[in-house]
Amino acid sequence: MAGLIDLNTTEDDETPSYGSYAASPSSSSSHSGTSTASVSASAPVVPGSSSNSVCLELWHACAGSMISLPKKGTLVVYFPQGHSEQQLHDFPLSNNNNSIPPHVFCRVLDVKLHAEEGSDEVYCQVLLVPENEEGDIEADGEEEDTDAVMKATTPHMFCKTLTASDTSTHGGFSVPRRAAEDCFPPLDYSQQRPSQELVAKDLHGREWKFRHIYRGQPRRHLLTTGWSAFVNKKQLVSGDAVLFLRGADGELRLGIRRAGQLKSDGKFSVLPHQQLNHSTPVEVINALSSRCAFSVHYNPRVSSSDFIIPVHKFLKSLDYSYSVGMRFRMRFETEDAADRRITGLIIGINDVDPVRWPGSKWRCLLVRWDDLETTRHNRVSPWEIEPSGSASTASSLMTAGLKRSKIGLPSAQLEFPVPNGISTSDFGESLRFQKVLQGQEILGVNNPVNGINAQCHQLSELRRCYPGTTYPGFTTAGHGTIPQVSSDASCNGIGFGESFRFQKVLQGQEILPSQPYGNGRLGAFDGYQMLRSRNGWSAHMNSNSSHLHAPFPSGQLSSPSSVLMFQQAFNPVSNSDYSNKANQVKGGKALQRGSYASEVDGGTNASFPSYETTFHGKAQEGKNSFTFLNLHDQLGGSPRSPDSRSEPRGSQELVSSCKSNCRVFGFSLTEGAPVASEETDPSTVTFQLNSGPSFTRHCQ
Amino acid sequence: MAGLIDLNTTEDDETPSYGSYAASPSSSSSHSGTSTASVSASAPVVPGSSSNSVCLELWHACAGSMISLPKKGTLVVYFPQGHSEQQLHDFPLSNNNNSIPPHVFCRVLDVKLHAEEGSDEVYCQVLLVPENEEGDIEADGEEEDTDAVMKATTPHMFCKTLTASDTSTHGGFSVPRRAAEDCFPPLDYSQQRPSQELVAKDLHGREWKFRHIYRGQPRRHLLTTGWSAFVNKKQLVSGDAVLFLRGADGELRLGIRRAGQLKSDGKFSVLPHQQLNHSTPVEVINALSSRCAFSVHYNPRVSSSDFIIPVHKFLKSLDYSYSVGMRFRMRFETEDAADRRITGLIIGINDVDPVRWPGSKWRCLLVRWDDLETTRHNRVSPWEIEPSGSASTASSLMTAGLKRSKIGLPSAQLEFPVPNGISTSDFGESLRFQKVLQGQEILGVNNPVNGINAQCHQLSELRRCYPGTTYPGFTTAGHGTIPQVSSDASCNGIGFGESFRFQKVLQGQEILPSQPYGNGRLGAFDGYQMLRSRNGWSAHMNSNSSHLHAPFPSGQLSSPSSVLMFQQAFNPVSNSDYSNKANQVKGGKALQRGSYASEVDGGTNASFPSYETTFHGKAQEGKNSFTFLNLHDQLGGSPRSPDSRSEPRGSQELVSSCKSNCRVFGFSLTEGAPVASEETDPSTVTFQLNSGPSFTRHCQ
DNA sequence: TTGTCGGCGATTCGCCGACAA
DNA sequence: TTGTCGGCGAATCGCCGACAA
Repeated sequence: MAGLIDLNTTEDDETPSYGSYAASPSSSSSHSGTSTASVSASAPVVPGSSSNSVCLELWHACAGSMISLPKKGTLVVYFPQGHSEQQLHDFPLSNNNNSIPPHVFCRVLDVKLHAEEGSDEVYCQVLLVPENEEGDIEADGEEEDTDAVMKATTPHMFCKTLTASDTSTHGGFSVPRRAAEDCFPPLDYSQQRPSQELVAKDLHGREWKFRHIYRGQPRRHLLTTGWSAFVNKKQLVSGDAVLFLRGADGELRLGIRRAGQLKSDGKFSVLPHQQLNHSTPVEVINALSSRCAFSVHYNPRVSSSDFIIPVHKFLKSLDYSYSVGMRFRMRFETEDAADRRITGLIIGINDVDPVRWPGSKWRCLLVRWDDLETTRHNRVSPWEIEPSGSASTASSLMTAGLKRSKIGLPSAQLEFPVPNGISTSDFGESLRFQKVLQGQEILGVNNPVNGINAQCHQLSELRRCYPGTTYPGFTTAGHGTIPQVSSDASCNGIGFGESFRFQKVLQGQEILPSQPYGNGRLGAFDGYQMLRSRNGWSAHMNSNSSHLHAPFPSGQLSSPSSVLMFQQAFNPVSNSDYSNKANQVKGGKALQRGSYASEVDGGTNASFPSYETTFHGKAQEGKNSFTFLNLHDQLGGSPRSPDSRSEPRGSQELVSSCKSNCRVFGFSLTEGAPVASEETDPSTVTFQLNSGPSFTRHCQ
Repeated sequence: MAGLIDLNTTEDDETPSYGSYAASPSSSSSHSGTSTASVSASAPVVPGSSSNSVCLELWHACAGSMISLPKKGTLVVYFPQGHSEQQLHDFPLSNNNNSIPPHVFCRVLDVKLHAEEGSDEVYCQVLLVPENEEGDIEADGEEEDTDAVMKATTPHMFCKTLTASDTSTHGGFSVPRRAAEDCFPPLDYSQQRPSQELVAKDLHGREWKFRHIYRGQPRRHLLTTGWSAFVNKKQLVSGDAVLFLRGADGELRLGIRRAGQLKSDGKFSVLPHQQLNHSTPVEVINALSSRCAFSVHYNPRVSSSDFIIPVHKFLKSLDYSYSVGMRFRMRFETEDAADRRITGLIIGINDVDPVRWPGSKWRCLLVRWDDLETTRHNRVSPWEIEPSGSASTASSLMTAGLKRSKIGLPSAQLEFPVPNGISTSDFGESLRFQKVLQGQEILGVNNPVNGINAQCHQLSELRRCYPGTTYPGFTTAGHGTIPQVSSDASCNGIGFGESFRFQKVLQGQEILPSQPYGNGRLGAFDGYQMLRSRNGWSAHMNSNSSHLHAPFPSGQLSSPSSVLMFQQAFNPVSNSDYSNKANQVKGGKALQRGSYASEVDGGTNASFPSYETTFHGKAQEGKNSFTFLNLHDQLGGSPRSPDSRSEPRGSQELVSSCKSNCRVFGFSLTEGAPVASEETDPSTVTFQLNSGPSFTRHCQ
């Protein structure tokens, strides 16, 4: 073995073999719960259409851990303002008169994954239609469970930021040892200078050949011949990252993450690819005003902020009260594609563009970052952040209590105080919801699971009484940056401090007593929100900072690194595991089979106390909302939960053995798991919802 | 001058200077007729939007002479079938039930010019909305007069197909002498090896520096240092073409035309850029069925056939009768971007896809090319070709006569015999047209010019009597390839042979006596069609084949060449003309100013007899149809006619001096002029329209 | 463990006329 | 007029350990 193949003919291996990839087989077999979450990958691959079929795992790997794909058929919130920001040109001002609202509820008709031909830049094409019809709201905006996708289909991958040496013509590519052992076929180490030829396919299916050699003193893995051709063709520079991925079929794949295209790059990064052929502003506006479908090109690595978010995330952000002076944290992706936390202070709440987009919540929070050297945008959107006390669990718990109490609160139509009547249109749709309520299907019809309706009934009762708690107010208080202290006072009178959000609620009730079903479309999510708001989730998330130190080394969170590794949880890292691939795959599948519920039951309580500690907050949520989960056929399973439970030690070992330079991939199991589930990870909710049983134990 | 600058630091001249170009100032000052045709270039450049502003002239130069841009606000015919062909994936079959017609009349809301980031490939984004409203049909689908654009703004340019030597790393770029003298600043030839630094901007505004040297024995112009960096970065290979262009401001611009992306490349060329981010099929279908706007990305050099054509071209093709056995010619662009003619025989008329697109005229003509080695698609659409007898003027004249007689023919609803009732929907809109007719604005309201209504009145009378001659039948006779001889017989009875189109007409009349305004939307173009059909245009065009041999060497049409040159008509080629740029610009502007009529009158008759011989058909057209031209505000001026008339000798000299390797740019004045006006050139119709009176002379 | 460097062949780059075509 | 080639310096490529970090 280890045949040394002359690779000097690197110039003609460029033969484009536009193969059309079907999604890798294992990706379609999500876990076997009641829902088949699976995959947003482009619809069945049309024969002859090679452009629509990029390797699913590779796409996600390149997109990064921050990406949250909307799922076909779900409801999302679209922000034309954010869209125009990504496109770097504003929507025509004249169209402001058409009263394009700053956010639009849209149904996702289609999602396609793509990669740019020239740059290998990943992006996706989302076909949206403004939601104008009644019904079907129960299928709320779950996002793609990228975690599940990666878990199910991507046994071994690594990502390395290219060093100067890597990109220089002076030498080859230095492969991190663990990465090579994990992803590449094993070498014959008995030889003095073992080497082999590697073939890897990029996002377009083109093959690249490299000479992989193990040499030097001390020994190290290198890619030599063929590497510089790759660097040249892809025009890679130091700081870009490459990404190797060994699929379940053993095929090597090769992706790129270019530097300077990260969201975290801050305010004014010039977008390297401005020819993404987005929909034109005119087109979008036309579609919005006429409620037609339109497609949006979304580059997860370029866009500095999502302008398509799942509706629940949006509603959740509305649900929370943001006020000046509030501290928060935010997840972001570092240059080396690792997840980090950044903290800051809200110093103002106002419109980015009061003329064009009055009342928009897009980046309405003016913030100051704690790290003054941060180059991030000083404006964020509420759903991007996560409020945090000064790491005090107490205050967070208070929040939780607050939210729970909300359920008993009479609520009604809540109008966001925007000057241009944007919300009125939403309000005008209230009759629709009335119909839905009459049908009563929302809570019951899609629920195939037994024995969980006790609480559910209770909740639906509540909802029937106070169904209008949607579109909740926001503490913008005009467009100024007024601290909300005084407003809070009025809330305190009924026991809910922290903002005047509930003041708004009360006002709403006063204003619209005769319209209890007002603003129905959003109201459909109400119970869901309430459930979530009962769980004390944010409290636990906030206290995660302490949990993170055990059992997983939190040092992983901040250590500088240019190498990321991903490995299926079941498999301890070893060089030999390349050869028994079959077992691994089997194991991975087993993970996904069987009753999800039983896995939860079996795994949760006993064996891993430390884990339990970390996640009990989430577990609580899950129980209550479990029914809700099953309302939605499309939620899909998140195998992470059982995953991370199954082999925490293995992960630890992996992490610790890598020290500062080797780390589990962003959305993987060590710091990735608790971290990813905090805010933007699509699987968060799923996970929450599934861990039901622990609720009783913790929240009695 | 001629400073020799060391360019060895070619690596860092890559600093992207995303400058935003406003359209070059001269481009906005079309000719000063009643209409301001001007420019389809993207709307006023939005500050901060660099992606939407490519250099207009450069874009057109790269797009080639075949491109015909729809103009903003005009009416076009969109073929979803052709669109899906370009996209290489079919529209979902299920949507066939939604009865998406095979062609859709659309209004062009916006046209934007783009260039792909990685490849510099030009494309445009066209925003279409299905035409659903009445009125405004008089602004018929004029296309952008690329000729005018080029003339007005692009004094000097050349295009050279790269040789092996040009792209090899062994050497630099050999600049054709005339090209260098014409486009580059003059060198100091007193020096032994004169050289200078050239700076040229590409489509993205990025600058490229080259060392331009004049050396060797015999002397020649070369680009050395900097050239290979350009070749590398742009990934140019032998066969690709580069294009230098010296704008009115003296700035050098640099474009690319990659090989293998030409329409003429034939049937199954794999599209090199499949990531054009077109609208998704779903999106288009959605838009079509709901009559919403949608945007289409159209790559003029990739698409093997236009799927957006001006409505008049479509109607004209309907106007003509195609039958099996008919000979035709077709314009196309050779690899070196020169215009050519290819001839063939219609061997069948049927549906490409009877299931999905029954009754579609898209590529409905099955053809056999005379050149058996031709790799072209063996199917063409009627509007792509131009019928031709076996070079016999007689048969062409017959055709002309036929058309004229049509005017006196009672005409009515014409149904294309499609099985799925597509046309029926068109038919259902007849009431709309009724309104239009009542208004009578169609022919009169936009007519600011006096003294031309004699014929017009006559025609509108006719139209009032027989307004339904639209949507004319096609000689498909089902989906077979049945020769139409027998059908013709019935027509011959009233003096019009060649097809059973008029049989259909008669049938229509019988069927719909009580609905004289049937199928109104198309009927609005009726008078227009009839006018055009009077002009005997095709006769002239057909006889052009003989004209082409004098006074211009027809060898230019077929000689292999890799160099194309463009020069403003007024300027004789000389090295010195670089320095008196000011004069040229002035001259160019003068061309566009003043009364169009006077120019026509003044220039046509006397001074250039040989020219006159060649162009008398056009000249006559121009003169007579002036009024009609002005009927339409948006027709825009086509300065070519006066242009070419102004300095024919200069052009000749240019051509002859260049011999086989140097040629005027496709849409320029020598062979480009008569050639371009034959079928696909947007300005063609302008001329046609204008040629009414010549009928009297030629068709009596 | 891995980023960078010096060393050093070997290769390629790229500028130049000499030829034809 | 210009595409290709041989000639040829010079520059770079690219493989290798030697070092640290």
